[in-house]
Amino acid sequence: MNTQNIQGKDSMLDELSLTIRNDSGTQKLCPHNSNISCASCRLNELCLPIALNKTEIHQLDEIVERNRPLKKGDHLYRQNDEFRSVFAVRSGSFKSYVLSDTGQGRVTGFYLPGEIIGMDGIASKHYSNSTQSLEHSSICEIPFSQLEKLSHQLPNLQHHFFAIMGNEIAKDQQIHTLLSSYSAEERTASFLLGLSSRYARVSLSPTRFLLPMTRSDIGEYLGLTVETVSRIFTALQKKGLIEVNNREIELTDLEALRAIVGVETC
Amino acid sequence: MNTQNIQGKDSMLDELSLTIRNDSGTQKLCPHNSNISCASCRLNELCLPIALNKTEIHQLDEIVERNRPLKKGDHLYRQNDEFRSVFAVRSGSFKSYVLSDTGQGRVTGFYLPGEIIGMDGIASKHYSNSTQSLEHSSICEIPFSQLEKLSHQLPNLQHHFFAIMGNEIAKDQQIHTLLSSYSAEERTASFLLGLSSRYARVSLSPTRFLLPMTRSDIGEYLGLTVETVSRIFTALQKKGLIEVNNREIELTDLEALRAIVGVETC
DNA sequence: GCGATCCCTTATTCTAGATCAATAATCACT
DNA sequence: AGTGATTATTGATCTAGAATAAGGGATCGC
Repeated sequence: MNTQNIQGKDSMLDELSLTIRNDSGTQKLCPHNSNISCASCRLNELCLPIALNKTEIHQLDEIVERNRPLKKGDHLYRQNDEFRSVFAVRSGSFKSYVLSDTGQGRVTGFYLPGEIIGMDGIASKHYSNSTQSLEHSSICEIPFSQLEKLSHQLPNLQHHFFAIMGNEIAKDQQIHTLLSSYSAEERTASFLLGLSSRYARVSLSPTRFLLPMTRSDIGEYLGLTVETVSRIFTALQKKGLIEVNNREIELTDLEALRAIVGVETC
Repeated sequence: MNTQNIQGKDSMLDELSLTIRNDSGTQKLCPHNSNISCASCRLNELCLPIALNKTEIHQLDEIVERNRPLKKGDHLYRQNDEFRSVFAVRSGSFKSYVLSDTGQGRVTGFYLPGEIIGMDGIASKHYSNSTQSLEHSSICEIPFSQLEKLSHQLPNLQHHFFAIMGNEIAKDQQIHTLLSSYSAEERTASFLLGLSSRYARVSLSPTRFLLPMTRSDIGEYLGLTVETVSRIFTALQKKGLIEVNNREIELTDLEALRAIVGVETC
């Protein structure tokens, strides 16, 4: 609703974080500015509007709610909340997690700009995990009932949303394989390469970026402890494959990282 | 196409396996008979036709191809095959797997009657895994382009297919948690309980069934070795929670199994 | 019905990564 | 700028489950 009065500070933070992340140091990725329309959003070719024509994008625009930016740690929704919407990340990043009975969380996913959050709630009508902002972030909310209605009118949108969900399924199955048979080093290398190509997708450097999540988040996601993640990072650094400095990371030898994960070099 | 001439033998096998699996010993689950329509299929309330009215089911019926039954080991499709269809299991069971570079497979999923196979191919237009019959099985093939067209006409179908995909996503994320933080015993117990409720869903006994897959399949699925799966089975048996005899299994203490997995008793 | 192959179990050893512990660095708040 | 809280690193043990090995059963193909 009222999103205007925080813009000054937001833009500063935004520009700061993106300058660090971006090799060229000049381009700006989808600012936190809430007024931007799908038609003019830098992410429109990766996000929901993909494959839609101008009129269709306008129709989509109508149902998208551009919420007030989220601060680090803010929740987008919590486990068991009623499912109403899916969300598209406009800037920043998010993590999804579930709480085990022992109280400690297990991270089920990370979300970067242009990616869709919340599809786990579609079937049961309740979100099956909690999702939290990892940094100052902004989001587009798409009420699902309206998305369904619109998909019904726009075959392109239906087709594309099926594809987005199918992609999520394929990705989840890859992670299944990763967790069920890869070593700690293989998991970590694969994770870094995955981040790399996701940053590349939004035109950020694939070799130099900030990790928005903690080592502990990475560990919970990969089924490893913090200590192991940290150890693997230093080991990879010693081997000259990466350069880590706290949250800043540079992948200095993509080929070697790919070799760790498996064969395919694409 | 020509499915008639094998029916005699099929029905026998079918009845045999289902008698063993089924407590009541009388009801018959969706026979291999290929001529059955969605309207008269015993699974129509669990499978795609759910939430469709009679006219709609008839329309769905038109696009469903009822293929010749598959023998144990037959492939439904292979990794990288062009994606054309999703499949609904009518009888029998299937496993999906990917081959690692070292040649050994890793199982990514098992599919029982009423469940949908192949959604991992939707996004990339190629199947990301291979899927193989675990026993004599029959399948309904649903050409995806036609399913999309029909979904566009029938909001109910679109809604339901979104739900099916959402369910797959939620399930995959649960497995993510399972693999990243549960012990061998917890994984195994959870796996057995999962099978139990899936059998219950198709009105078979939730406490007594045949495992259609090998110990090795289970191990690959759960990220464990065959030996560990075997050991856990005998351990659970010694504790009196299950009764295993080769592929035959009885869950003799559901409560205790649930207690191993976590708290929730529902 | 018989051999070959695959599947399952059990015992023994070994290791990757967890756990425990302690310190250092960084961040968030006043 | 200072203080407490979170986050990261590194080292020393410990253990769950992998790897190896080997025998007995089931199942399949002929």
